[in-house]
Amino acid sequence: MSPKRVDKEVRKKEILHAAMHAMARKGVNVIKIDQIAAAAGIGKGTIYEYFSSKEEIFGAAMAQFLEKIENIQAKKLFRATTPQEKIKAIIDSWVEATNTMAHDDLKLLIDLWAEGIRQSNPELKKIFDMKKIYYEYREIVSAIIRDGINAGVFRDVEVEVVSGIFLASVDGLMIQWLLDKESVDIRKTANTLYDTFMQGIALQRESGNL
Amino acid sequence: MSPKRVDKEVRKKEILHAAMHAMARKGVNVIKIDQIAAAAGIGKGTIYEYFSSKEEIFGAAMAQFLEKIENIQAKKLFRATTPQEKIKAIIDSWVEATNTMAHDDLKLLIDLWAEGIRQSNPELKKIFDMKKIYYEYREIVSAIIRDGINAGVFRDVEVEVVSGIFLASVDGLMIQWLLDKESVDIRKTANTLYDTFMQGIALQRESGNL
Amino acid sequence: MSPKRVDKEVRKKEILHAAMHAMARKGVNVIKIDQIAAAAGIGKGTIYEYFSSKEEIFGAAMAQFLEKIENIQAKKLFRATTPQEKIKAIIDSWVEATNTMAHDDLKLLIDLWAEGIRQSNPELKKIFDMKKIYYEYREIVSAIIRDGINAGVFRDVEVEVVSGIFLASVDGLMIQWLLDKESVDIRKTANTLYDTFMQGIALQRESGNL
Amino acid sequence: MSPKRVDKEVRKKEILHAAMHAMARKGVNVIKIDQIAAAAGIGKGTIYEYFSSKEEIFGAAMAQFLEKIENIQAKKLFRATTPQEKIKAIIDSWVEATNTMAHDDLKLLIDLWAEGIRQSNPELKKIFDMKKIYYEYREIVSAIIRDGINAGVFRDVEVEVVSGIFLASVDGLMIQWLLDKESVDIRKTANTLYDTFMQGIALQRESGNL
DNA sequence: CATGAATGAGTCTTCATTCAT
DNA sequence: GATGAATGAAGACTCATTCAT
Repeated sequence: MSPKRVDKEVRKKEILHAAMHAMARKGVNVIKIDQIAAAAGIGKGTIYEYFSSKEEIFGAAMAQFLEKIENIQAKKLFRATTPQEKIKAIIDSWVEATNTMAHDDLKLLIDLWAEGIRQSNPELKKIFDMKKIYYEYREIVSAIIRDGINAGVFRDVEVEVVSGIFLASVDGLMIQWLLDKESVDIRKTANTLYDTFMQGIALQRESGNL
Repeated sequence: MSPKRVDKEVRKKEILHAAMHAMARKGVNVIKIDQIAAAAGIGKGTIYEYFSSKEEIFGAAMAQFLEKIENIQAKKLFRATTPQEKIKAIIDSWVEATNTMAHDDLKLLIDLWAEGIRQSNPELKKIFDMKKIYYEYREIVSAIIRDGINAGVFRDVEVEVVSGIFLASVDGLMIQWLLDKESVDIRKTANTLYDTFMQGIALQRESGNL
Repeated sequence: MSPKRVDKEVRKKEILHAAMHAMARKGVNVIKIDQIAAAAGIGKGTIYEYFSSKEEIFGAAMAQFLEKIENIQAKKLFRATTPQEKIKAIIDSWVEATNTMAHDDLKLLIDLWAEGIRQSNPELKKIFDMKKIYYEYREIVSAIIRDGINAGVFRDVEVEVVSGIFLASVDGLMIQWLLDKESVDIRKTANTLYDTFMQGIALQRESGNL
Repeated sequence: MSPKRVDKEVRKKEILHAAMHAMARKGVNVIKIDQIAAAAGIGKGTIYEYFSSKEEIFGAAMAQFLEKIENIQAKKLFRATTPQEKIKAIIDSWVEATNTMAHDDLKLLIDLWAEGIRQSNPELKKIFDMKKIYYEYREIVSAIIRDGINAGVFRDVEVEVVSGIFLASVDGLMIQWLLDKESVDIRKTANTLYDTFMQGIALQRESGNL
């Protein structure tokens, strides 16, 4: 691989980085190629040396964004061993994301959902398929919960359903935080989410009052 | 007598209805006026007899959408008396929404969030302020939970935080359902959400296993 | 002729009247059919019962306007007998026009000139041909001046040229008055124009210092 | 070095030039952006690389037009010393304008007047204020005539009024020429205007025959 | 007759993409 | 390779005209 090649790769990453920021801040449908170019500190035409269309940039930015998020989660999950720790790790991934990434950057999630929901561009499905991603997310959490049930830590809940609910809480909290940073005390919320969810699926001595 | 006025009102509602559908299906930023007109079965210019701009249609559609959702919730909440019933009512509102409204129509939620998060249009803030709406939602749920705590049904949780988490679950589930109708068994999920959440904030005989 | 017929004529005149006002005030290219209808106190569609197109209204309004102006001139000229009186009559027509007609209404002159200069609509040439109108104006004045020369009151000027100059003065003054009512003292200007023009073409005892 | 900048400036001038021609020929309110682009031999979109709106083009074209006219006058006036020469210089400016500039181009005067009279666009008032321009024109001529009076060449006329009349003659002649090139023998008319106006305000041995 | 709701051709303006330098 | 000037397809909006009531 020649140094030129490396340079090209590096430059492409730089553009992608700038594009992701810009898209996240203004919204994918609103951002203009000029703005991405300006944000990347390059000429408008140069972008087309690295990407063939705005759509492709969008796809690449989304993929990169997802990768970032998944990296955070993978890192956290990697260290966790017990089901409880793993649940905690997923919640902490959310905390970490809000710490590591800029508030603006995380707004890209909305566009990711929008794209997944409307699938306006079938091409993008090849790069990232939100339906599939969520299916896999639920599988991961399901495995964790199943482990907990088998270990006698969690009660015998509908695993797939509970997994969806758990992931839903995190997504929903992200929305509230994106809508209003100040309205969500991340640390406190993370702890409470962990506590209530754990208690929610905990084995019960006596069947309660519900 | 004012048959003309009635007609005008009716027609405006029709257009709004069609606009809401079209916007929800394709996305607020993607829909074209021509498409709305076509969906409403009228000429492009006619739209402007009833709305002064695309922006105004957005606002009206968003407001109508919100109203629909809130009506469903209000109706459900109205009948509920105990805190548990009220929590159940909110969950049921979600179920009802997915039953009453078309899958496509509910996609508008994404645009509502997107608008709230990026506030690309300051005018819309006058019509609906997502930040405020969520603040108020949390207040409503907080009151319910507080009642439950006072009644000795719920344990002494961080009320505001838990409220956010609860609403987050519902929103997150909506996302998953919007992404993939088949992946979420609404009825089962609603029940499970109720059970786990109730148990999650229930009073505990002994401080548990966490 | 049935009374209906009369009504139609009357109504047409009313519309024309309103159209003339509106066009003059806002400009022929700027005025909208709706505004004319509103000004006439009738429905938009009704206009098309009396005129077949905006263009036709324009033509009719112009014709009416010209007629008004010409009536004023004709009336003044009618009473005048000597060449001097006739020149004075034409100047007085201008004074009378600024008195009789609204400042706004006289703005139509600009559109008349614009139409004449650009002849954007060949059809209008049939209704009024500015080129011809000015030719005839000059003829009228030329005849007056020629009379004066023959009578030994005016010196032997280039009659056609002087006529053009005289009419030009009046038109140019109208422009200044239209641009800024306050900047032109009509009465004083009329007198001065008469004096200087009369002296300008007067027979001279000695050939002067020029 | 900035060849790019120079090119941009040059191109902008070219567009402006073409725009001025097109606007003058067809009328400011009638000309379409497409036509200007076509006249400039460029694409429609390119116009907007140099001007931000149709309105801005109007303003720039008007300003350039006025500048042209004023340059001609300034040059002529510069060489003139006596009041008579100065009056002649102004008349000659008109002659020069009709020689230098295309018949079509000078039609822009009509739009200038129309704009001044109706002030449909308040923004344009910042660029050129016809009311003010005419006020200043009259001031210039007034100074000349006052000089002539003081020098004992002109009689004691109402200076401001006479100035208006003089300028009116020139404007009015321009209208006639614009309406019909052939109907006005510019050279002869210029001479006659000079003669009659000079005699019109000349000192008189005896108070004459009027 | 009178009306004004409906219409779509026509206009200004934007912006992703191209391409000559 | 990098650039940004040029472009025209596309989109929001206007308005003269039509026509059903």
